[in-house]
Amino acid sequence: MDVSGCDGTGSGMARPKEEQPTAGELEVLKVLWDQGPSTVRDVMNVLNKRRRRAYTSVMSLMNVMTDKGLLRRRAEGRAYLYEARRPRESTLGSMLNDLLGRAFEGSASNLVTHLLGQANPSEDELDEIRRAIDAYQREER
Amino acid sequence: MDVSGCDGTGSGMARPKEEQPTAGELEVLKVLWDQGPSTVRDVMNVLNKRRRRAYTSVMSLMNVMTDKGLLRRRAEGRAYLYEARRPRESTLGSMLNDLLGRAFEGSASNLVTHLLGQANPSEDELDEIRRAIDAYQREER
DNA sequence: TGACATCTACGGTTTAATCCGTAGAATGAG
DNA sequence: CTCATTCTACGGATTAAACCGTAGATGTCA
Repeated sequence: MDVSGCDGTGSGMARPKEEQPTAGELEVLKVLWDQGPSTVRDVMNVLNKRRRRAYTSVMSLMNVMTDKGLLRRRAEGRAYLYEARRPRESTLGSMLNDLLGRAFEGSASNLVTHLLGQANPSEDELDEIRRAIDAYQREER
Repeated sequence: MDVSGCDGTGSGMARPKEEQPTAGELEVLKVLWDQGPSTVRDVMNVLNKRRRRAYTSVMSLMNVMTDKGLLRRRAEGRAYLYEARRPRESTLGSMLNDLLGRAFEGSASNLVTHLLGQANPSEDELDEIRRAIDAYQREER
């Protein structure tokens, strides 16, 4: 019998797989959301404006993301075209929701309080935030 | 002809050190914020209500956090008492600010929009959020 | 004193994340 | 055809994160 004890108490647990995209992965996603389906080189060219990376580094990252289900790819001529599997809104929402649960006990107002205290928004930004809340309320009514 | 751009860094870059506390580290911090200065065993007892960990796992985590400057410790009898170096507000604010910059291009209203769309707050929660904004504005005036 | 409990220090294992080089296939110019 | 370019595939190196066991010191109590 295969009793390899793969459940919780088993030995050798290690770094848990990250549910949310990492900082590097988010950079790639942002490029794909902005530019649409792109090759590795397309993405690399955009990323390299901020920080130099080798072509294979970007490819490796994007292949891992494909394995994880963050990206999808299809052959296009000689190269692959990659695109994000989930849209921007859904991904950012999920990341934010994760932080909401982990750090703010699910309290949105608590989160907003910390946001204001940290980001020090201008009067205009404050109004914009209020408009966002009003717009949401109108839609949800 | 690749000039092998040795741009100063030279040796193999790898996983960048995480600026913000990890999920596990945040769990420890929350215990210390709630309970005040605590021993490893105190923290372990609280954490183990959620998920079983060995004593040495928790100790290891807390020692790494001490090295990173997240915790401070002092001898108390036979054991050490650990406490968080930075208060809860500052830490949570920094985590949120990090996400604000990385994912929302620094736009607080954009962040709030995603928060609402994801957390689906009740009317009461919405009011609470508005009160948080008003309170902030009064303070900052 | 001796049995037992508890804490620290030290080191080891595993996995994810990040970075890159090299080889080989395919393409296109001269 | 030959050469340079440009992909992919494959594998390796390094580090942080998470997890745990064992040894040794030290304190508690019958």
